[in-house]
Amino acid sequence: MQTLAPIAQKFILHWGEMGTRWGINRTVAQVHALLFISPKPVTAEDISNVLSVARSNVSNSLRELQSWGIVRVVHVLGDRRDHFESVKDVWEIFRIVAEERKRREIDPTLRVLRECVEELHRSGQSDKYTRERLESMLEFLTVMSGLFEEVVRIPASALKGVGKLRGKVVTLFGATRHREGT
Amino acid sequence: MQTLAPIAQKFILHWGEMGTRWGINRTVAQVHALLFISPKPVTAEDISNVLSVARSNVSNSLRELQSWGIVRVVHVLGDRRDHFESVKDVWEIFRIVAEERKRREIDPTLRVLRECVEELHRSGQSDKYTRERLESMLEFLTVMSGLFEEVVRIPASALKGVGKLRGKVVTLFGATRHREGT
DNA sequence: CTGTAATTTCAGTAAGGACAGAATATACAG
DNA sequence: CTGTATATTCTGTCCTTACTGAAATTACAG
Repeated sequence: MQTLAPIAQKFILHWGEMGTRWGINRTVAQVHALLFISPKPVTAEDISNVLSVARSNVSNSLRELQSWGIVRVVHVLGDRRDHFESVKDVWEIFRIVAEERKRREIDPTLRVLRECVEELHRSGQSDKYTRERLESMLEFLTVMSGLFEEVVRIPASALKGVGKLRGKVVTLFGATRHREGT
Repeated sequence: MQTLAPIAQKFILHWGEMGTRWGINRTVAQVHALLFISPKPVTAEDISNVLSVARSNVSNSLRELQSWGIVRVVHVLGDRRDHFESVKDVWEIFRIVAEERKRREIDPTLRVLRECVEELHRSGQSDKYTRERLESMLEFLTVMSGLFEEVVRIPASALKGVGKLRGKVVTLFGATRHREGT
């Protein structure tokens, strides 16, 4: 693998762009894209060549991806070099990334909100309105967070049936709405 | 409003930090946080003073928030200045932001993936493995995207009952898994 | 029309992150 | 122990984005 099929290139470049919009480093995302579509584990040097980025940059990107657990090192018989491969299951990738993002982006907010609400309770009613706002935000995030926890526990294998769920969500909430009133 | 209660400050600063992790400009997020907890609509100048950022910066941040539809201009009788207020309903805010992000971050990827898969089909079997990978990613994103569309259509009022859903998700998928096998 | 308040646009600057290449470290064959 | 292949860390540079303050624009009162 020294050159890249045009389609592969298109996908990798796009994935990199999307990465930046998600707050993920472009190169990191490109490396992931490359590994994701590679049938065989790839060496860091190959990645460096194919993507035309510095070897050191690849090294750091791989470390990042490994720390997330969506890329693994594997060894090939008779080759001293590290080879890398991506988790291939899309649901698994989604699950890992989503959990990591929740841990970094939602959980700290929940903590801070709890602290704020707590302190506002103690300090009396001087900020009634603010407290109400923070409480509603806290409640919302708590519920969503719990829901999310349940969803990511769904095993990848069960996801094959997820298409069948379409329509059910609305039905479920339709019923709820009926009970609760508009 | 010239000074900020300590708790309000804490919330605003934290919201700003979280914003940066979400690819949202820190100041934009802070302005939103301030408006969110303000009982009354606030002028741009007040925002500038309270947050200690340049007036022009506030102007741009407000424009961004307005373009998303989570902040509105309102006018106060006998005051020429624009006043700004945030949408207060947390589900509504979430819905708006999530839809906007999907539009910018998921939909383009779906387009590109479709194009890639399409072209790989035309160009024969030379890249069978890559095609499989891209197809599985496309299928996954399509399903999730559809599911998401349904969820965001749930009216805010119906959300009051969302807590009751906890546990149902797993049940639903448990049944699916049972049919599909682990 | 004129003057003033309010807002937006513009241009330069500062700060942060991404990146390349060099330097260093590690592992292993002989 | 030495030399070579491989991988990581470090340092400086470039580029992007955020931000400020000034200039320009708009809206309106008198």
